Amino acid sequence: MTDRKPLPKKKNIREALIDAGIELVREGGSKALTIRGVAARVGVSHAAPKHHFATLEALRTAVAIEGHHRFTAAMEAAIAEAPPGPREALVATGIGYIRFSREHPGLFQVMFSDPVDREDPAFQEAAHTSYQVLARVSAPVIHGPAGAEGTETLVWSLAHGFSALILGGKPELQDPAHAEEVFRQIFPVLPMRPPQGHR
Amino acid sequence: MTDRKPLPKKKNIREALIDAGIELVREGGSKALTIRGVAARVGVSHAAPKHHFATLEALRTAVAIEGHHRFTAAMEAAIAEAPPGPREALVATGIGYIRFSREHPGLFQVMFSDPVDREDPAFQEAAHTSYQVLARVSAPVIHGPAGAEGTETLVWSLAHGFSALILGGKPELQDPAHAEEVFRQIFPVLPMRPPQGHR
DNA sequence: TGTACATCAGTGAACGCGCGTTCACTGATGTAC
DNA sequence: TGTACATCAGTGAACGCGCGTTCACTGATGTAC
Repeated sequence: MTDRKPLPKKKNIREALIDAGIELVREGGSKALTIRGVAARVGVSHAAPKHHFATLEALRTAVAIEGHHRFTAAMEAAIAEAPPGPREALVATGIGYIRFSREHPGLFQVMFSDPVDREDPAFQEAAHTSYQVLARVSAPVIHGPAGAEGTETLVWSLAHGFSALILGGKPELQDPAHAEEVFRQIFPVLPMRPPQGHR
Repeated sequence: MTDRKPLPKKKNIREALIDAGIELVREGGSKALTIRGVAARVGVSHAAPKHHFATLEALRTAVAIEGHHRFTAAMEAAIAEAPPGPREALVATGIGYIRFSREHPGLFQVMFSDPVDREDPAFQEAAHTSYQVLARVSAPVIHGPAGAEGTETLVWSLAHGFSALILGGKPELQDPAHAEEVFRQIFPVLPMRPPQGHR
């Protein structure tokens, strides 16, 4: 009932706007991400976000960065929960990849398809970090064709393409369980190094 | 100078609207596809398209169908120009795939990412036909993991994912020549049947 | 052959909507001296 | 400690824009009889 000035009043509006953006995207797809929308969600005037994001693209970039952080965390969690061994870690990462894309299709589109500021160092770092997860678990397993670059691009293309086909509506992959089954059949086709006795 | 009634006056407005849509998408990306836009392009009132497309999604679906037709033709042309042999045909198809996606990024997005009427039989057939090109050239070459479904999905995921990474802005793949080189290194990693003496 | 009618594609004006943006302002906070 | 000033985040009203949509209409074409 008091005035309580230094309380959680306006903690961090910038973060609140980003979180609101992620919620809007989850509920209405990537096109639901608007300046007026996040402002209304946070309960602030629609001119307020201008002080934190100069343009809609800047807001979108910030949402994409947060998306990459969560994407990275999702893949790391999948690795942590996987049975031991490098092959299991790689498969778990791939499954985590496509599962995230299915559970957050709008956010995925913001991260990979919508126009963002690719020159933003924070975006580059966030995207690179999520990329590195896949690169890290691929390196010990895949017997790549042309060094590290080819190996990583191979694995990433396969996981990303599979996700894109799901989100693109390919009828045979619309059932999540079946799609994962297909993925588990496909993935071991990649040229793997011989197992090095992890049991 | 005469009135010439039965001349190429209003040949086929529906097709003209679709062509205009493809041009708009090429010039301004998939978001440039609007009812008012195609009407203005054709030189017709903005209420006219309603007689041919009930909703924006119906127009978008028609553009996506035409896109799939052109996509199919592009891959067939790449196959026709390739050196003889099933492996060469497969690689050429993959290259044709990613090349089309780079040359028509907006149309590619309409075809695979934007909301269209996936129940439309014409759309299903057009998408299936382009899919079948990749399936056809894959079957004799790839030693698939789990029958035809797995084989086709494997090849498609790889080509589609590679394209998506390019369009998504992955820095290392922005140079077309270098991207194709990487793709040519990656692709043969797939488990191929032994060559059956095609020379 | 002629008449009446239905159908259909396109017109042009109008509508409401959500959007990004601008602008003068307010009020709180920080800082120089 | 006090005063004057600058800075900054947020407000609320207003603007113009392009959008999909609606509606009464026009004019051409096809069809029944």
